[in-house]
Amino acid sequence: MCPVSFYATYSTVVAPSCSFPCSSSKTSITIPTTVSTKSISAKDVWTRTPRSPFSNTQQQQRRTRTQQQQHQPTYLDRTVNMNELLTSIGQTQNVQQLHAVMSPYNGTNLSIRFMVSLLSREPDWQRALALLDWMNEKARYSPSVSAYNVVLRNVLRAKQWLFAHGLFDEMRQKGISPDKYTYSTLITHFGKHGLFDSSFFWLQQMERDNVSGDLVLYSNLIELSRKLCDYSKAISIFNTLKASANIVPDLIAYNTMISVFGKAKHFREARLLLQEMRDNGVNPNTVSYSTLLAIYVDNQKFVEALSLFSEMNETECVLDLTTCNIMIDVYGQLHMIKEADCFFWGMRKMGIEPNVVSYNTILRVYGEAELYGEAVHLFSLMQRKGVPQNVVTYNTMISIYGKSLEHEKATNLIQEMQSRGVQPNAITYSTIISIWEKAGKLDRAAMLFHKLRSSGVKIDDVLYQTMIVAYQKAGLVAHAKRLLHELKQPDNVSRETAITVLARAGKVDEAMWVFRQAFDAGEVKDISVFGCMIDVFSRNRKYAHVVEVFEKMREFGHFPDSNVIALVLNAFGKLRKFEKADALYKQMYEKGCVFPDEVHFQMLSLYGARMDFTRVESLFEKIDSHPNINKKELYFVVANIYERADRFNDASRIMNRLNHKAIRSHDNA
DNA sequence: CTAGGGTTAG
Repeated sequence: MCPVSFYATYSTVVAPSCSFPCSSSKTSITIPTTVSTKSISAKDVWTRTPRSPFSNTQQQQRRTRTQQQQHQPTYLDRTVNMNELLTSIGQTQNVQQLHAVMSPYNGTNLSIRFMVSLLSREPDWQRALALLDWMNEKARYSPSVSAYNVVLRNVLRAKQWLFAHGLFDEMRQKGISPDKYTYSTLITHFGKHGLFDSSFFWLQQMERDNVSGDLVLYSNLIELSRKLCDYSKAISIFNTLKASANIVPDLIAYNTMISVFGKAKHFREARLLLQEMRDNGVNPNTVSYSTLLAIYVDNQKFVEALSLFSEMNETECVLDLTTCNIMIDVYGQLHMIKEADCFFWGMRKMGIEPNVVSYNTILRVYGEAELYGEAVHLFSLMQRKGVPQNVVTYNTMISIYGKSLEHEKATNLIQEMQSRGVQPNAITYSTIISIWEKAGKLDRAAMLFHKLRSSGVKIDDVLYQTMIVAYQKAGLVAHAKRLLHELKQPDNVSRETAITVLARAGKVDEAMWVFRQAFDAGEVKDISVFGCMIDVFSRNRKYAHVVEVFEKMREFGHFPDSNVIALVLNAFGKLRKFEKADALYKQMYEKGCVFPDEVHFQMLSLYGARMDFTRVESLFEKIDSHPNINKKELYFVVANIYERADRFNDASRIMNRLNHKAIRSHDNA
């Protein structure tokens, strides 16, 4: 079909005056929270624009242009100025005009490569969709998977979730197989906006399609797990990534993993990554070091932090703002006020302008050192210097006034922040409630809490618990109990919050009751809720409950962290379900999870408790070959297992082996 | 054509 006959076909039809969005079925729809993927079919959201005619004048113009170009060679890529074409497309107001602009290239004049490039540069998602329409209808070749991918990215950037699903369905219908780019784009965008259900849905689709990953895809999956705080899963994915021969992690992937290992409290592994990076030709940068520094600080490992900082200074990595902020924090937490002060006031000389985080940190350091005058001075200095004060600044300052027993000034700050457009948050409220409680103004605290509950402010677990503790401290036990009781039918707090508060208050049966309901309703998503429940049940020796929560956690797709593994192995042991313990340990091991030594030791003890000494020996040999394990402890654990089973010969055999090992390593040294 | 990292307050 040549272009001329195309015009002839439609010349009698009148053009509808339709502007973007291209057709009524393509109205923009944004979904704020979760997208139920199952209920959407392509037809609901993705009805292709019916072919529409041009107005007579447009037609005339197009015809002239088309006739001129009829003698051009088949592919026009080199003669077409893409920027000009993009500009023309950008001026179109509806799909007809856009098709008109594209009409000189009806047929096969523009290559698919050219079109993919064009699509990737078209910023408007609706025009990008219209271009796909044009390709499907007029270009006489189907858009490639790449073409769909770039349009998909465009649609996702505009948060058009339903259209993204529709576009995916369209690909399927046209027999175009989604590739790793498709899935990468989908998983990332949905994950980035907290639509984890959808993200998981695409991950499952991808696995079903047997699409294997590349660095980008694995990085996206790691990011997704990280956002869900599922660090075990992130580590498992990282190990999968490294196991595929053709993928080498890059700087950012390594930096991400330093953070992941740190959050999972595998400090040794986090530290070792620095060396592994160098071995793989990826030099650690400032971010690598500051990530690890922050991890040490979070876990109060200040000696490690200081030694890492001096190691960093011996490399080429330059100090930057974030690292300075972390170091002010380090010195502050070490009560080295002078050093923190020097660091803060010396930053400018190093050419680094302190930002609001620097100010907030040193403000807290002053407060903790009871240097209230300095704190107040710095606070007003910020205002004079025009350093923006954020909610953290105010919360810090409120807490300082609380410490210096100036609760009226603390209260006034809440007014002040609001008048300056800084909205108080849950931390502000829990801080002021504690301050008022200490000042004997519990009625005020109770009134505020009541107001918050009826006003729809987000109340989290700490805030709720602060009010309960305030009642308890004031001796109003009945009120504290009432607040706890109300969590069984929570109205203005999430059920996840309710579960956490109940569990931490030791109300295990109530917590389990709410948990079961919430889980069935699909409301339990936060991995920390599972962890909290497992923790509490384990402490209360409710081992069947531990297992139940764990199984639900796995059902949801979460991986257990090392703490959860340890508690669940213990629960299986107590319930005499040794095979289940064995299976869990092996499965997590195969998935590449990193266990702390204690988990290995616990598995050894479980085998020992069952008198399964064959497995004790084989696991012992396996662990003994790990380079990073505490050998001495391992040998003691195994010897102890044999002792408890009255197998003293075996126990002494193990201890002898340890002694030989010690002598050998001594000789080597 | 696609992606990703570090800091402050209860």
